[in-house]
Amino acid sequence: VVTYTALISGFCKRGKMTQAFEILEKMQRHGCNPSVMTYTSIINGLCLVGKVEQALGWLKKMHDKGCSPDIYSFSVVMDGLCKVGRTDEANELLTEALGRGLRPTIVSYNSLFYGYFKEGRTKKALSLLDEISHKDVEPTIITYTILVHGLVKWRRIQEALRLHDEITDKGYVLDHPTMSALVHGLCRKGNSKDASRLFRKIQDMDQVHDHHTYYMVIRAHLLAGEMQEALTLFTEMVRNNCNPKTRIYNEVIYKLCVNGRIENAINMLNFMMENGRKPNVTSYNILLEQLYKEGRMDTARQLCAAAMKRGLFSD
RNA sequence: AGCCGGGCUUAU
Repeated sequence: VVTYTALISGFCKRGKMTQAFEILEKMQRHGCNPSVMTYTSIINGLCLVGKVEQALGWLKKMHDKGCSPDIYSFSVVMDGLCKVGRTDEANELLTEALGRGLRPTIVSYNSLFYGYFKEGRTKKALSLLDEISHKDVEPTIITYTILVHGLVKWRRIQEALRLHDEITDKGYVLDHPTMSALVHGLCRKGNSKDASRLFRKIQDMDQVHDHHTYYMVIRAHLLAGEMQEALTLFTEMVRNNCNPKTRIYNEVIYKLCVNGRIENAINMLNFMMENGRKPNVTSYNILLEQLYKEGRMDTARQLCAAAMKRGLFSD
């Protein structure tokens, strides 16, 4: 049963439901009864591919087959409902689970938070936060990320920042998703200065940013036309072994071209290759277009040849 | 063996 369930879970997580069901059938043919975990995996998979109705059906079905859903099973369906904007139903499901004597976990509440924020019901989310503070469940860093992200989504940046202070005061160590949710909020406000200040503040607390967070702040600088700041962060990112994706390189190269710094742009292309990142067709197109505009056909031809040597533009 | 969180809306 364990092996079958592991297999099924693997397929479900990748959304390969046909294959998951095949295994389920096979295990039953071999006289193995699916366990709670088996059913929960299936239900999870159905939610992931957007078939929440079927997930609800299976929740009933497992019960009918004498396999009582546990709090995980309920949480999975709740999460599925919350993700598609059916948070009220998720809440009812939680009530049902509690009525059956199951103990709620923070995960169930996390899904509700996610859902309320998604639907723009911030008040509801915040009152839920207040409600669980009287209960026997502790918020985790994931809870806080959902809250920060939700607040930021509805432009309640100040509250998000306040919450961030609260979290740090409580001694939680922010992880990458939390940091980037927060930084994202400031970037969205179009406030590259504040974003960059927060970015530095986090670094001063000896936290290391990952490439998501670098990317956001670099983008914010690029959009604001702050080329120098963008480049500084960019080199810092490379130095910190946060290998930027081709896309970020291309955005920087593009900006350099637009600013008439084509030499720097070409250097950036070389820099990119030195750092083990392969330019793609777009990288070359950006540069070629600019070279054409400037009428530098020779350089363009050389670049084109170099690209073809690397197997691009083969057609 | 099973549940929850972050960026990319116009880089060519």
